[in-house]
Amino acid sequence: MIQAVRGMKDLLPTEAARWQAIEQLARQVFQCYGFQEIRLPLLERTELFARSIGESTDIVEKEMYTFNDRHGDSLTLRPEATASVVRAFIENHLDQGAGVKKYFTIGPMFRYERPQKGRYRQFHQINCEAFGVDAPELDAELILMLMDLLEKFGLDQVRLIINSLGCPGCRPGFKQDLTEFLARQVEHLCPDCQRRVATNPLRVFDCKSKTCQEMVTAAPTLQEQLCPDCRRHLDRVLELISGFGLSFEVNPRLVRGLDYYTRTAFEVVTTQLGAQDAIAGGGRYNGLVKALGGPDLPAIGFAIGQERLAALLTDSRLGSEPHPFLFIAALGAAARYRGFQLLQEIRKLGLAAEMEFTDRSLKAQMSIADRRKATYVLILGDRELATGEAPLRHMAGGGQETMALAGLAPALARRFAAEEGT
RNA sequence: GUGGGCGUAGCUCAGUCGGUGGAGCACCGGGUUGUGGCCCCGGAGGCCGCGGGUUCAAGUCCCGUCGCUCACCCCA
Repeated sequence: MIQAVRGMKDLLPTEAARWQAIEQLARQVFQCYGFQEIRLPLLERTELFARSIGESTDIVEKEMYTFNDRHGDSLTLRPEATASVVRAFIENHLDQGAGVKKYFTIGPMFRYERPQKGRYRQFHQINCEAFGVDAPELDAELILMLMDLLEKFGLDQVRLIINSLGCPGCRPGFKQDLTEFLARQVEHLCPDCQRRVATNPLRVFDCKSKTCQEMVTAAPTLQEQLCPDCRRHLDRVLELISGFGLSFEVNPRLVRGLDYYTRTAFEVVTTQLGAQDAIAGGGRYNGLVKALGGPDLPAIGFAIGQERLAALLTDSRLGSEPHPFLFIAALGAAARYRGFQLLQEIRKLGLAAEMEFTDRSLKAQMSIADRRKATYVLILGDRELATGEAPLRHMAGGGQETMALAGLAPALARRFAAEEGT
């Protein structure tokens, strides 16, 4: 048996319906905040990710699906969306025109990681990115929009965590101080953190080892060393999102794994997902557009993990499965042919209709109609073909009436409009 | 990449001391010459993940391997 590739999931009808509902609500909310949808390629030149995410990050070093195409160009299945959005922004000259530019995109990402709960090799993100404005109001707006959306999904057991990662003016100095602090007592760090001192010292703040945790309590924090501009920016963001009944916490230990982030970083976590607890994360990346060859424009964005979000909504009624308005139970070849014609007439009027094409007893066909949750069943046999009238059974009520076959489709359409239509 | 748990019917899972593999749900048919749900009767469905070993005999014990899963790591 050929199985799906490791870490890649089939979305079956029940779950696909929930995903559609998620996307529909997200689109609706994003529209209110002025975000427009864009759709981007899944494949990009490898260089794009190496330059944006960072050469020495785990994502680029060991998690990307990278291969050479038939011309020998190195291509990569995107491990995240921001780099592609920025590339498209620059390439299509979307910076032209006045004001902030806001985009969202929804789709699959690929990372070669060991699968576990809430982590897959093909996973899906709902991404929002905004370009051109450095004002803290934009940071606040984005965070408020994210929380607005999560609230509309009915999520309450979530925590919003905010931090500032500084800027090229203040972060390098801090990073230097921290590295020196850690290097002085490197032998007390766990093996992972000994490696992190060289690769990503900020990550030590995130370590789960008790001894590492104790050590970093004495370490310098970025909060203390933010430059005045970064300090003001963070304070203003916090001030702006306060007063909307939103609870949040500032956590100096929140760090991001991607190199391009500057200043505001935030994450939304839950206790209900196991180890992979972040359902959304994002932040500012003021230097990225320029670093990728575009104009020197500030930007900010976030991503929602769609699998993780969907996992939190399994109990909700989001995404009801469709059911036919009419099921045609036909007995015999002649009736099946007539039923087939009726089926098509009804569908062309926009109603959902189904019938069974195999020779099964009326009882069996009724049973199928019941399981499909059909509203009505039309029973069609030789008798009905002769008289031109057929019984129409209302499944929920159990009542039955006689309908003329001539003009049946429009009659049903009128009834649908009255009973279930808009 | 490292570690733990688990692989038995479509699904969820029993299977004792090694002795001819089961249940519930789902599916098919019947109980109604042409009427669903509830109920009753019957039926179909298994390389017990795969390979090797021990044994008179292996779903069961041992080794290997593959898969799934959870955690580390990383992150959405």
